[in-house]
Amino acid sequence: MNKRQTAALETRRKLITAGLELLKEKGFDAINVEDITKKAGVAKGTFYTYFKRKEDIVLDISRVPFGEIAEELEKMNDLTIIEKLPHYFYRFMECVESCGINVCRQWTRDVLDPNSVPDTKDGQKWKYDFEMLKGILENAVSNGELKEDTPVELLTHIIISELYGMMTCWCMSDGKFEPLDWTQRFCEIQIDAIFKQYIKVN
Amino acid sequence: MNKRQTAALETRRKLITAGLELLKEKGFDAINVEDITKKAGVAKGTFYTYFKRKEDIVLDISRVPFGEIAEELEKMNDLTIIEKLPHYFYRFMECVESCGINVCRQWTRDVLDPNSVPDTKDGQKWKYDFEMLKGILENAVSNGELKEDTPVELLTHIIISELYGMMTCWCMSDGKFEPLDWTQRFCEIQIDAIFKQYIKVN
DNA sequence: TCATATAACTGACCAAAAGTCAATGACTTA
DNA sequence: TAAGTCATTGACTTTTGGTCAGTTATATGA
Repeated sequence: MNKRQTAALETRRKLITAGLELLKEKGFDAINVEDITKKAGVAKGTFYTYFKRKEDIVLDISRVPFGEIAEELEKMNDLTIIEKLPHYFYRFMECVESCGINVCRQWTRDVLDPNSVPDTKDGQKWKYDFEMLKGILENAVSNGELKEDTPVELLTHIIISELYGMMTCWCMSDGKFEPLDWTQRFCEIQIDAIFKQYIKVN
Repeated sequence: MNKRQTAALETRRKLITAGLELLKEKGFDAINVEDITKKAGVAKGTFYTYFKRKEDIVLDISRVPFGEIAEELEKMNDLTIIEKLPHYFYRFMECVESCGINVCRQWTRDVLDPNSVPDTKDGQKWKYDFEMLKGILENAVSNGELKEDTPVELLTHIIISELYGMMTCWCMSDGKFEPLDWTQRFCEIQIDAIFKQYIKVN
């Protein structure tokens, strides 16, 4: 990595940091591209060296916290699926809480935007989550934790829709309830139910 | 209702009809206010007699189909809660499917928009759904279907987050799976689980 | 070392479209 | 029938996302 590349990476980092702070504080519609570049100490045009559209920075802003969870989860090979998932739900909602309502709102709005970055692997948050969760379930099938006839795709969809649903619901309620307490009770009720009929009993 | 009021109502209706068609076909970002007013046969300024912002028409566009379900549900007093809910889920996703991905996407984006109409009773779709579902659960408690210690608020949140999650997930997947089949299987797995411990056995 | 190439950066500028508002005239009311 | 109301109009304003030709700093290679 040469000097030029390092500087470029630093500029990108500054934009994301500035963007995160402003987004968290004021919300997406209340800030404009120039607010971000001013705070980052660069010119407006520079923003467009790194992001195609104003909206595109949001996926990068939230990539850090949410990306971490996925990595964590993949490492936990000693846990059963019934233990892993509540952990994932909990950590996911921990991120939701720490990112705050403005970031989560805009993130969800972005992913629902038909024009949002479709080309990068990481940009497709949904596909990324989907593949990762599916992998975990497939793994549980192949190591004998779940029965062979487990409808992996269906269960993956159900789990993701519940994760996203919780976040959406929390945002829509204007953050009126405690995401973490709530998630715990949610998992108690739902996770067992999802897998009950597919768990192998030896 | 005098002539003037009738005409105004008709103008509003024309805007909503034109808006629905364009939104369904092209998506929200691909159309502008003038497209809608031209199709409705009125001037651009007229749009703003009926809607504060471009976005506000979307809630009105989707009010009709989704409002109908709520009405249906409230009438079905002879069904148990375990029967009512799958019906609601199914009808909800039927609306999702018939409205199409563009409408559902934008509806969700709108409800997540912190600037979207906060003043009208009907505008607050989330609160509306919430109150309605809560009422149904409360009713089930008071008529002895569910135990007295049922955590009505929690369950209401869970149900709504699942509804919204399904819709969001379907939109994010670009409508890649069949919403109705999926909902049925979803309900089979989840609805019983939610109520299992709260159903009264006589 | 120097000349050429490259890539990040700049900020004035452009274009699109959301939203405004004074003027209009059809309808209502007393 | 005259005064008042209100939906309607469309030219105009404003905002801001996004562009791009020019500049500058760094890399490359002869």
